Amino acid sequence: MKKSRQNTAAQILDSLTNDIIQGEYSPRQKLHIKTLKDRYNVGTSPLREALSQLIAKDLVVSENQRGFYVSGISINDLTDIYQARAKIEGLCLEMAIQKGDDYWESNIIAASHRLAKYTKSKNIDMDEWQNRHFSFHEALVSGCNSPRLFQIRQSLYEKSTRYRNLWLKENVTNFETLQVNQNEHVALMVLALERDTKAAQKLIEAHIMTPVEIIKKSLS
Amino acid sequence: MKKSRQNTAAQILDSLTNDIIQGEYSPRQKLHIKTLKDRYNVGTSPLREALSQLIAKDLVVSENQRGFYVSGISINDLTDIYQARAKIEGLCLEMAIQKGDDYWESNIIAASHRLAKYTKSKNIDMDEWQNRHFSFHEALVSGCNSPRLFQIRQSLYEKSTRYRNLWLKENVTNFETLQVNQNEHVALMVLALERDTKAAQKLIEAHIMTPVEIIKKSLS
DNA sequence: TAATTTTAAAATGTCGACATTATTAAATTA
DNA sequence: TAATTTAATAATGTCGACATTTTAAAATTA
Repeated sequence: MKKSRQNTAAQILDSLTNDIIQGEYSPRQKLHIKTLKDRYNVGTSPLREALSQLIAKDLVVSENQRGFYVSGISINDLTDIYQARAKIEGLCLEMAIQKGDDYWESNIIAASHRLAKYTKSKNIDMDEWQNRHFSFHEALVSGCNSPRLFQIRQSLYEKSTRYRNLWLKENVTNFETLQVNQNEHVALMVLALERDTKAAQKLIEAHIMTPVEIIKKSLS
Repeated sequence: MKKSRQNTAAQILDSLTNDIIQGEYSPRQKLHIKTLKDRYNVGTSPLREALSQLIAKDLVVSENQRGFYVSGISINDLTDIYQARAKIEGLCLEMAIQKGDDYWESNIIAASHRLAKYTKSKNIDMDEWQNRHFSFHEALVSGCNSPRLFQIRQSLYEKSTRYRNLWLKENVTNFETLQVNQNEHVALMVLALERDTKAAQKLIEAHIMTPVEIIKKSLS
């Protein structure tokens, strides 16, 4: 058996991050060291190192001598995260439009096409749709060229995913909704290609904020 | 001796963060486990947990079986960080201007006064000046009301501090420079109180970007 | 019974030990 | 001598053990 190039802590970090984001553990849930050790088959050190990184990422909180807990959620936090995401995405898009070249343009067109085709298709697998949706938005901002802003974008997206999944757990996705906001995707592409920075920014912010009200309802 | 409420890992994290930001350790410097254990008088576990958090904060990097290193620096990273900071500060200021109340206004006026008085004084202690400068900028954006954006702002500031200190180590601060950009501080206050969002945003971005060119020179 | 104290159980955080891997120094070869 | 191989030294990452603290349960008191 080939030994992995990653150390144990890094592997556990991936698993834990995923499990928290996917709602495998609930908000505020206690994360018992013993239980986690058994579940992931690791010793104390790498586990605690992974948890330490999750603390820095705000997905886990800890209290001295009282262990680790999954971070709590709240409506305030939900809106704050989405608001911040909307603004950051706007910034990235602004920079992308300013710096984007022919390849940037063509990648947007390609990603848009793949998303549009799939959204119109009969049997939609939600995972696949999410992939194409994600790729389209990434294509839009991919010309941004600021590693730090991109990292912030990624980090906020991760946090928002947690809320989105909590909502998805209870609600079957409405396929009509997909068709409706598909118009926005096309509009975003057009504005980007036309280099209409202000309008594109305004639309992307609104686009990102769309699900907030719906998620709010399932939280209360 | 009263036991601290913080656990060892948290204490070491503070010390290490500070030492890295203040340039006690140089960029790319190897951080030997043994050396750190001796220096901070701790065992392996809490030390590695602190280092794990620093990895998540991008102040430390690690390679499997090759240990930990202080993150490297570069001119690209410098400009990227300051650029991102400028944009984020602009966002925070925008929200602050929209939401700021009478207390927000008065805090700006007070902080501005303290900074102005000290900048005009004869013997300037750089630490004290930095405090007042920091407080003024914090007062400006303090009405922002978005914990996440504030956290991002803080994190970027921390990273930029590292560059600023590397530069300060080699250069005695030019007191005339302080007087010159003091005009910008006054202008910022006026624009904020007048609720001139666009102009204030534009100025704060330029204000933050000012030192970039100077720092660039000491890096090359 | 309700509230408090005492006792028992469980969990956390820290440590040093150890196997594994990387690095350096010495030895060998061409 | 320069390049390669081998040996020795050093450092990393993981583990289980243990002291300390928290939590839960039982016993005591009012």
